[in-house]
Amino acid sequence: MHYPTHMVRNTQQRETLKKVIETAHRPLSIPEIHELATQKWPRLGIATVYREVKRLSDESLLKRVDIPGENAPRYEIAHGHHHHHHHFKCDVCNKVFDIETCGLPIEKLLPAGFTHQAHDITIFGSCKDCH
Amino acid sequence: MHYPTHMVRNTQQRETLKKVIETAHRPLSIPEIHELATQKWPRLGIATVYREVKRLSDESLLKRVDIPGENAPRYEIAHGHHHHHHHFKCDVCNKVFDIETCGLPIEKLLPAGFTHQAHDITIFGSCKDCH
DNA sequence: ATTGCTGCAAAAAATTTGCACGAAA
DNA sequence: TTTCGTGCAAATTTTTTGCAGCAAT
Repeated sequence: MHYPTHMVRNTQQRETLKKVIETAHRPLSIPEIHELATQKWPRLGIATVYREVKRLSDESLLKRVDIPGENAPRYEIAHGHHHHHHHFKCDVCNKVFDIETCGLPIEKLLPAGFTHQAHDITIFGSCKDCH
Repeated sequence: MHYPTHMVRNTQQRETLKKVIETAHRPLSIPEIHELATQKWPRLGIATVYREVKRLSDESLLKRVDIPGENAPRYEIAHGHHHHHHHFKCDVCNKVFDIETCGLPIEKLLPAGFTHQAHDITIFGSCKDCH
C-alpha cells in the first residue's frame, strides 16, 4: 500500500470509473472497465484506467481479484476488512460471482510451524443460470 | 487442453527443463525456469521456455499455479488428478509451498443453484523458517 | 531423409511513462 | 493561480511468432 502525499482530485473520469465498477457488482478487468466507462466518457484513454485503478487500489477503495487461470487481474469495490468473501467462476458463462460466506477451518490445512494471516478461495463450477 | 498431432521429441532442452522444474519442488515462474535451466544449457532462449512449458502443460505433465497478487503464472509438475493440493505463500520470504491436505467442506460455501466442480485455495502467512 | 525443435530476432500484446494542455481546488 | 490529472504517443515490458539450420527419429 502507498499513500499519496497530495490531494486526490475528484475528476469526472474518476467519478465515471468508480460508478462503473460499483454498478457492475462483480470483478472487472481493465479492458472491461475501459469499455464500460467509454460509453459515458468516449475520449477516456486506457492509460487513465490503469492509473486510476492503481490510485483507487492504493487508497484501498478497490480490491484486486485474481482468478486462477486468467492472466489479467480484475478489480472490485473494497468493502473493508470486515467484509471477507471469496469468488466463484462459472465455467460455462465465465462470469465471476462473490461468495458471501466463509467460516472454513483454514488453520486445519497448515503444516506445523506455519501461521495463517490471510487466504483466498476460488470455486469453479456452473452458476445458477447455467444449469 | 490440446493434444499434439505428431511425435513430441525428447530434446536435451526439454529434458533440462523437466529436470529443473522437478527438482525445484515448488512452482516456478518462466523467468525462474529460464534462469535455472540456463545454468545447465547456456544458450537456451526464453522463447524455448515459453514453448516447452506450453507443450508440457498441454500434455498435462505440468500444472499452472496462480498466486493471488502475482502477475505471472508459475508452473509445477502435475501429479495427476488424485493428487489434489493447495498452496501457501510466505509473506516474508515469498516462497510458495505445497499444502498436501484438503478435505474442507467447500460445498458449504455455495449459494443455492451453484455446483462445485473444482476449487483453488491459497493461504498467506509466514512459513516455518520465517518465524 | 524427414520433419520437429531451437535460437535468434522481429512482431505483437500488455503496461507504463513523458509531456503539454485542460481542469480542479 | 497553482498543480494535479488527462489524453495521446512513445517507451518498456512481456509473450508470441517467422524462419533458417540443427537435431531427433
